[in-house]
Amino acid sequence: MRRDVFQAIADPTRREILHMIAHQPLNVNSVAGNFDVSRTAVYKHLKILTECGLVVVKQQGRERYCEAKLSKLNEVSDWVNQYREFWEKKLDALEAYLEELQSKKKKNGRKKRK
Amino acid sequence: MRRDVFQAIADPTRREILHMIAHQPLNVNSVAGNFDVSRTAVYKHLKILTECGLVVVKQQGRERYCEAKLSKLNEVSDWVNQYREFWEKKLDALEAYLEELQSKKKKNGRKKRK
DNA sequence: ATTTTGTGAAACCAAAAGGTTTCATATATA
DNA sequence: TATATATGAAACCTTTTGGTTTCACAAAAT
Repeated sequence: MRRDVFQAIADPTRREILHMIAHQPLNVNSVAGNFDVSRTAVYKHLKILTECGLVVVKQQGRERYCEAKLSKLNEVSDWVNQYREFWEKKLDALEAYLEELQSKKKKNGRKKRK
Repeated sequence: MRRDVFQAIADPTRREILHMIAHQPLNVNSVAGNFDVSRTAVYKHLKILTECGLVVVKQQGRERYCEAKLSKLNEVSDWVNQYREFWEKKLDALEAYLEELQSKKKKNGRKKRK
């Protein structure tokens, strides 16, 4: 099975879980308590998150605390960023074009639409 | 069916497709030509990418050119960025800790491990 | 010592994902 | 006009997902 960060964050429930434990680690039951799906289902999501390194689990007595490893999201932002410059350039071009239209409008004076 | 950017970029083939058309639009067959899966399969991927706004298709005669709308990836980087400051803070803390260790080491002089 | 509590694992299920082959159709081209 | 090309759609199939219920078991609490 594929188990990378992209696939892990594709599921909205898993994104919610990440959000929930972003600020402080929580044990499995605490996480599960905040969802309407079963604990077992949440457990499986946590497993997937763990398998791709977005979460690490620390045993403490009989409880297991799940901690978010948000720096793993670097993989995602790196991927996005390789295109950022690119699309921003395009947006700049669009902006320039709109400005050009704007100045033409001024020259011609405002025209009513339709 | 869920059809958001996160789900769309979860599939490696779709990420490849995006990469392929990032620089210039390509028609469906050209895109499909670069994969070992069938044209129909690629077509389906393109459909998913289109449905979530990452690709727009422009008809030109009998061909349909697929253009990447990379700015849609903003949704992803926005999501990641809400955590960035957070994990960077943690990394800073780690760095500080390591530096602290380092300076202690210097004070005590180098010790052999084991 | 018993009972609760926190968790993992197994068996099972329906739906979605990703793929294939085949057929239909509109547009170019010889 | 007849043929080749670009694409969309349908039917079908297997694997993966996301979920459930049930059972097992170790650690805490009574």
